[in-house]
Amino acid sequence: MSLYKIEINDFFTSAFSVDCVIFGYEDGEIKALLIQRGMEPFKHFWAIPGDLVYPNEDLPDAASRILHELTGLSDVEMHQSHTFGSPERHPQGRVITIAYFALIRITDFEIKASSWAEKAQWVSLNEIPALAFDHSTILSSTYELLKQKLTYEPICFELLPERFTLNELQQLYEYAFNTIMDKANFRKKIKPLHLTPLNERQKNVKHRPAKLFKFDQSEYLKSVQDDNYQFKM
Amino acid sequence: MSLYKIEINDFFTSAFSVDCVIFGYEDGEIKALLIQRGMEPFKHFWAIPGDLVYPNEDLPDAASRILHELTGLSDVEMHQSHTFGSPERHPQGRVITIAYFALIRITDFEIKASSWAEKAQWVSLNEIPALAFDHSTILSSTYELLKQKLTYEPICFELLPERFTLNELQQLYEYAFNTIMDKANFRKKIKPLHLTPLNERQKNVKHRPAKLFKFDQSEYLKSVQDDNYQFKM
DNA sequence: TGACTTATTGTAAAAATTACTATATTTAGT
DNA sequence: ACTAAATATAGTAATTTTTACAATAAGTCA
Repeated sequence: MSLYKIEINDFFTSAFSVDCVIFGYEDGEIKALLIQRGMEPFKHFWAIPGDLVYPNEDLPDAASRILHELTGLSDVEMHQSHTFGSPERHPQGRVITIAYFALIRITDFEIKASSWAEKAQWVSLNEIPALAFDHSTILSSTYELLKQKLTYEPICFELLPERFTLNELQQLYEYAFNTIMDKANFRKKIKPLHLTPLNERQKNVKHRPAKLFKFDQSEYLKSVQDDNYQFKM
Repeated sequence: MSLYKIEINDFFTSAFSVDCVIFGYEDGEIKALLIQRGMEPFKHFWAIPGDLVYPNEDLPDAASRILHELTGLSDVEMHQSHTFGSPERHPQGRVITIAYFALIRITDFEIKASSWAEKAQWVSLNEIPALAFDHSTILSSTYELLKQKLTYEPICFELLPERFTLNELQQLYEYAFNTIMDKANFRKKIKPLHLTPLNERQKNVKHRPAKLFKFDQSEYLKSVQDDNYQFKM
């Protein structure tokens, strides 16, 4: 490539990838789904599941395909996070990557490493090792985005089991925002969500079992439309 | 490219661009800075200023360079918006684009179309014509992002003149959120921002001129740190 | 049964929001 | 210089929301 005249074809020498930051919640901790790379570069490093996008593939399709190939997950609705494009971020050439993220219920899915992923595993956010490429940055900035969204969208329910106790819900927020909330006041705060109480209780606890609730998405969307309700944690 | 074996080099056939969505505020309306394209494709169409990124150029650098080349603007701090990557979005090949956005004071800058931009002009969001590529989508989703940010970050001051009246501030919010607010209550709401009152007043108005204020960013950041203050409109 | 633990409800004080009123200040016109 | 008009600015009281804390209920386990 000449310094003085850059041809149009000189631009078409880049690749791009998607990286799928999948969050789950287990044992009172938020975890990310990581894979261990089975090929160079960064062979044997832990990484966010991601790969190059086919030249004719749409980005959301690529995200679904790649997540499935590497971890076995399918039918996961992903949303866009940020894009990372430093020229030095990939040793093999110019590769910019678009991060996607999703929240899933860990127990609803079976993880199975395949393709070039040696392992696939949930890792607590407190125990993230050194990651390949700039994946540490991608993970942490996507987690910040998640925390931001938690404050104005009721997406926490995508992490919790379908039936949950109010305490479990509260603990999730306490973990994410690193605070302690008053139990009674927390319940008042989530009143407008109209969580559906079930005729079921917690099992195998050595104290009074709490009632189980579930979140009704359509009910929520209706109150957003009808009452102009705006969720705010 | 074979269907059965895709070589690594087959991936390095894409290009990417940045598009710079620049918002300003004038005559009580939010406007976007648009250019008229002087070359194919979409010649003579209006578009968000943007272009291809050099193979070794970092994304923020590219955004600054391209914005300057097309509109003459420099020293504009831009933030990332979303990335758009549909395979059909660019007629000349696979080009994904990373949208950036910035808020600026219209009067602080001089717009000058150059390079392949035939014109560069502020256009009210109410009067946006059909745009090149998928730029209509990029503009509207970036505006949604802006409105979201306006609710939890005091960035409105980047749009207003350095010295502004409280009414001007209120009108900006009323425009963005499409609501009407009570004047007295609005002032209470912004009390925690500790806007600095100046010994100056509005000029050339045919009624009692309002006092001018300015926003002290460092003061704000201090109260975020010290008092754990969280701005919320 | 009773001790224990946690769930759930309640209450009252404090703080923030809302709707509205009153007053002050400046311009423009007589 | 005075007055009317317009708007800035401050204040007030009712309402709602938030907060801190207390009381009660309902299970488990020995």
